[in-house]
This record gives sequence, structure tokens and C-alpha cells, in this order.
Amino acid sequence: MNKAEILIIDDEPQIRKLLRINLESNDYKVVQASDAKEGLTLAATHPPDLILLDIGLPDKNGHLLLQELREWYNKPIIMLSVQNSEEDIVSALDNGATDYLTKPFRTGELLARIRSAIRRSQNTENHSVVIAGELEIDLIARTVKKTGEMIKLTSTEYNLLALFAKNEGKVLTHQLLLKEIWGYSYQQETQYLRVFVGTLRKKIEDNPNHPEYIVTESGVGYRFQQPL
Amino acid sequence: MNKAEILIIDDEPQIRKLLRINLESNDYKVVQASDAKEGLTLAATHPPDLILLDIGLPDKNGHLLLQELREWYNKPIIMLSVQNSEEDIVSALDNGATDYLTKPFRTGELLARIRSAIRRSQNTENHSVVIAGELEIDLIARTVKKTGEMIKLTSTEYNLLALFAKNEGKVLTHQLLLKEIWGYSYQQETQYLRVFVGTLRKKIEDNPNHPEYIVTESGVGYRFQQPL
DNA sequence: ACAAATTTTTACAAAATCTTTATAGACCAA
DNA sequence: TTGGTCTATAAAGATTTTGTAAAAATTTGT
Repeated sequence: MNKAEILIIDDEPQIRKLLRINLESNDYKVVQASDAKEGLTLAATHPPDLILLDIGLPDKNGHLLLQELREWYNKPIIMLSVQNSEEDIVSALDNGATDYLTKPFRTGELLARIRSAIRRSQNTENHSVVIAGELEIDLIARTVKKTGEMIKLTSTEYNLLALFAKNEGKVLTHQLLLKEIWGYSYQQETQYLRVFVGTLRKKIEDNPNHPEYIVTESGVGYRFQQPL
Repeated sequence: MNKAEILIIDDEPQIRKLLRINLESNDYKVVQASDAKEGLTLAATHPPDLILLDIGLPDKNGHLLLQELREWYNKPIIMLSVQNSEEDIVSALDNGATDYLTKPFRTGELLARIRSAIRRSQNTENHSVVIAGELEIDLIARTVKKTGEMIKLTSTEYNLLALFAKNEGKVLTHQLLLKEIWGYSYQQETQYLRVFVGTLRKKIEDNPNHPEYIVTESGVGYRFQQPL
């Protein structure tokens, strides 16, 4: 199981330090930004599993940053703020924030709310094991088996296959795939997809020249499906 | 869009009344229970879209009821409690509560958290499928089936068919079709349409010489319709 | 710091799709 | 019937998209 990655966007060094220590000791990988600009860049180049976003940033209002992030980022965003006004809370939640905590917060509660948010975002209506033909993809254990045999995948290969498995039968566009796996700013790098779909097919298809699991939809993207 | 239904499980009549009035004036349908037993029965016989669950119930601890509900109910459950202890909050969230608010709560915030929870839970199921005769066009998965068999279409063929399907029964002019599929500057290229309507008919019609799904309206355009 | 594993680039071949051209048929009005 | 307009189909050609191998760069683990 890979560590979940959390991006902290907050300008107060003490808060960042407090958060980092608590999160790392709970087995999260932490990335930090001290202003909106840096946060946006980090989120776009390397999408985290959850964002902790302070409202009072020096260079941009947190509500605005939330809206900008929500244009393409759909994993959890938990807002932190010294503001306890109802207006702030309602606005944040209606703009797509997953949760809202007022500072000072209790770290145990914050951690529980983070666990809850990540759990829900991974449980998007999918079973923990996806079975397609001879393939078994265990989304909790992060393992893949074919006819019972374990298949060794690199991290990126697995992430790609898991995304496919969660959307069995649906076409996933190049852009969606790139956005989800590599990040918002990689949407033009379709060559990455060709390479990684290629290596995945070599590992999971009976005949990589006539793929049955990952089929290409020319000009659109790829589709993961039950073999015929 | 039907009204979302909310089940309130709380033993204090004043709180129930306050909640009911607020929720109903925000266009929710409200069902009420005053103890755990009644709540469980109501939830089971007529599953609501969201449950508001008070922790301090007379006949059973709310934490326990939460666990029992979560064995089968996977829509949002928001916990309400006079308890503000971190232990309570963490326990509730880790047992699958969607959110936790301490009484007295601000109704605006509660309503925002309810909207947020319902929005997220509904995001997972919106399959729109157009059915015409033997044809099934799944606009999300981007698949077309005829008598259950998948039909392989190229990107442009699919785009064209999807546009037809979204406008079943209506005549679509050459210009509109060309503009939508190829772009504004292709409005004179009616030959494109002849070619692509031709290939589509070969793939979806029983007898392409006597089309039933895509009929031509000479001099005007084409119409997609239910076969007679 | 080094070796191994993985990801990112680059280059080119192969396949699929789209565009264009050519030809023929259908329909209608004079 | 005849000429004109609109439509259908096949097939060649041009273009775009995809697949694959392998080198270069980066990351990871020891």
C-alpha cells in the first residue's frame, strides 16, 4: 500500500510544521506550499490525494483558490481557517470543499476527518476487488493477479490499471487519464499513455497485439472491459 | 428532480421541529423518528437519501446505531450531538459517519453540510442511455449496442450518432450537423455527411438500403427516430 | 555513491481514420 | 423524356493517431 499524499497550503510555518509532524507520524506523505501560487503549481504537477487549504493566504483568497482547484481537481479538499463565520463555512462547502475546520483544531479530529475524506474518495461506488476475465485487481491491497498468479506492476502502471478498473466499460479520454495519473499540467503528454498502456498490455494481455482488456478508442482514449 | 428525503432520528421534539421546518422550507422531504428502534425500521422500510442521527437516544447509543445502519446503508449519515468530545467525533467518523455537528448548531451550516453530502453521494450514478428499437446508446460509457452486441464505431461516427440520439425524432439540418461535429467552417461540406451517414447505416441498420433509424429528409438533413 | 528500477524522451513503423474523387442512382418539374 | 439537383457508395489518397523499441534521465534503495 502506497502512502497517501497530502498537500498543505498554509502560510504559517508553525501550523505547517505541526501538521507535517502529525501527518507523517500517521503514515502520510506530506508536501507543503506557503502561498496560493505555489500550492496550485504543486497540485497541478503532482496531484495529491487530499489538500489541506488555509483560507487566509498572503497572495490569494482561499475561497478563490478553492474554486480554481475545483475546476479540475476532484479529490478531497479540507479547508482550515481562523474564521468561524457561518458565511465562510457555507461558501466553502457550496464551492466544493469536502470539509471545514476552524483553527485552533484538535489534531485527532482533523486526522479522523482526513481518514474519512480519503476513505470516501476511494470508495467511489467500487468494490475493493475488480474481476475482469482472468484478471483480479485488489484495490485495497494494490495487487493484480492473472489466473491466480501475481503480476508485478510499477506504481504508475498500477495506478493506471486501477483507474481503468474503477471505470470498467467506460471510455476514459486521454486527457482524463493524464489528468488523474500525472496531473493537470500533463494533459498534452499522450505519448506517456502509449508507453504505459503498452507495458500494461504486455503484462496483462494474452496477446498484446490483440488486446482484450484495454482496448483503444482511436482519437478518444482507452476502455477497460470484460474480454469477450 | 424529486425531492431528496431526509430521516431525522432524535428524541427531542423541539429539535425535530426546528429541523423539520428548516429542511422542508429548503425543499426536502422529512421523515422523523424519536428513538433508535423506530429510526432503524423507517430507514429499512423506506431508505432516505440522508440520515440525521442524534447520538443521545433513549433506547440505544447513537454510535451503536450508526454501526448497525452502516452494515447496509451507504448514503450519508450526519451525526448530531451535544457531546463535543474529540473521542466521540473520531469514533463516529471512523465508524462511517459522513459528518459530525455539535449542538447547538447553526442551521445555515447544517444545511450546507447536508447539500454537500447529498451532492457527493449523487455524483456516482448518472447513466444516460438512449434506447431506440434494438439500439442502445450509452452516452457516458460511449458505447453502442444492437441486440446486446457491441458495435464498433469510429470517433466521428459515434459523435454523429450521439448527436442524433440526443435529438431523437427531430430533423437535424446539414448545416447544424456539420457545425456540431466538424466545426463552424465545414458547413458546406455536405459530402462528409453522406459518407458518414453511409457508414453508420451500414453498422446499425438491418437493411442499409431502407434505413429505419437514420432517415434522410431530402434537401434538409437527417432524422434519427424509433423504427416503426 | 553506486546499481537497479522506473519514468521520460526520442524516433520510426504500423494501423486506423478521415478526406477527396469519381460514378451512379433517385427524384422532381418542365 | 430530359435535364437538374440531391443523395448513395466505393475506393484511392492523405493525414492523423497509435504502437514499439530503445536511449536518456531520474528516482530509489542499499
